Amino acid sequence: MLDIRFIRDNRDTVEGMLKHRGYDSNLQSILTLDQKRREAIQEVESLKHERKVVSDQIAQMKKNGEDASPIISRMRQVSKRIKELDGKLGEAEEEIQRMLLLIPNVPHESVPVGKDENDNPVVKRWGEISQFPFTPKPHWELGEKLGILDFERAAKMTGARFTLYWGLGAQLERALINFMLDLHTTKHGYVEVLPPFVVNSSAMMGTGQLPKFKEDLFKLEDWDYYLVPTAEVPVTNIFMNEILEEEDLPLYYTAYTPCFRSEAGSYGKDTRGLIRQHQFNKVEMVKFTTPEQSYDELESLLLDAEEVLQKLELPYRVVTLCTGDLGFSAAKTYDIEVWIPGQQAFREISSCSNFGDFQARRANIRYRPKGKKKIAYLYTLNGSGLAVGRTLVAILENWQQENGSVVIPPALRPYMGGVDIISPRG
RNA sequence: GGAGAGAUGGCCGAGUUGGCUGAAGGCGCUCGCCUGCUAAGCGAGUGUUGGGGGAAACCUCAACCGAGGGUUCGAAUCCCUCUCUCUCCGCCA
Repeated sequence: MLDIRFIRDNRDTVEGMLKHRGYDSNLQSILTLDQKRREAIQEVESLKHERKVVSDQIAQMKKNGEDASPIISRMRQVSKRIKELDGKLGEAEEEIQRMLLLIPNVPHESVPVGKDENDNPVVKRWGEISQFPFTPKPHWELGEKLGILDFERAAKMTGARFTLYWGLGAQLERALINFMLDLHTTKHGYVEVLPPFVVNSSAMMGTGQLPKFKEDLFKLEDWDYYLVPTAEVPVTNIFMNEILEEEDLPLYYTAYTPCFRSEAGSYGKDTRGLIRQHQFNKVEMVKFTTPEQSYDELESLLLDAEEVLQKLELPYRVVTLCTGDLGFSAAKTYDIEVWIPGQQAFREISSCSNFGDFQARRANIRYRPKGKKKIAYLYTLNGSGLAVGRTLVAILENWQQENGSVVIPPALRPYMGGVDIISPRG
């Protein structure tokens, strides 16, 4: 959420920035409403002041045994008027809030201007694109032949876009989760948390999924509860309505959760395999920082995510999302894209973003800057470290052998009880 | 699911016959004094949000005692609804 005062004072800048991300903003209506609101405040507050003073008078008069009824009946009118104005003011404030919640974040100045994903500049490449002396198979073919992925049976009990993992496949998924969490906690300094997998609407509001992207979420019937689409939601909202001390920042958290997404509007895309599921596992990293250090923290967050792929020896590249491709809440985002041999393409496996104070303002997460009196909104960041299902896809496809077996990357073997290869018979 | 108790400032904790209580007292914290060091002691200060003014320091007004409504000239105090916490019973991994 943007600061209404910032919009008021920097209208042209805000409009220009939002235009770059393809958002056609009409700030006039919100500013008009804001003007009205401030006028109403002045009127109602002066009446409240009068009420306060006169009420004290009434108390005095009663004490002295005087007759206060003429003033009381006059104040009755004043109170009535206050109630009216307060009602109108409340409506205006709600309307402003509603509008603010729908305006996307302003991109950071370092974000390249562009229209869509084709304009995302590649900023880094790592590893050699795997060369095979045979035609690499897609992971669903490998997974089914190995007997570790079962899409058909998952569809019986649930439906499309769900997967049943068997045996070493299930173990591989679990190994990846532990491997990632251990890397972030022991080497990168993150504190592991295990949050609820269901959150309420104010948490969804806080991180920006609501009110605009309701159709992407799974909601529990008759409850104000939603299945988490990412651990970002519960973890960022840990400090909702709290004030932290600057000396406690930055805070690093990592969490494993399953993620549930309705994938509305993606009917034709990635219909086979694990790439696009209604439920997938993810290890997330979340940071709470001061504004000053946040962009350095974004760089190190990216490196923390990259290291997972490096240890698994999976080739990838990093792109900076251009203004037109940026997510609703983000000020700046790097996507890590891993090489998928079966598709001969790079596919997103992690998204690392700085949200500035956008989420903090929504979730009301603040900190006390050292040496200053005024409290301020802190900055939130998060990144996947990594999407587990897609990591499993990348391993199957990049580490596949001609006979359909898959070698386990060495870094992962301790987590696989020493298993170093998954073979069709195994 | 049934019965009961509670929710006040960073923390503890007064205030529930409605009226200078944004809120006593204590702890903590900050600054100053004092002290050979530490501890103790003394003095001052110490919430948030919004409006208005100011270059700023800051000044001023309003709101906030779980949330939202209501009664009243006036509500932390009375009434209603909701949320959460705790205790007991039932059920249960």
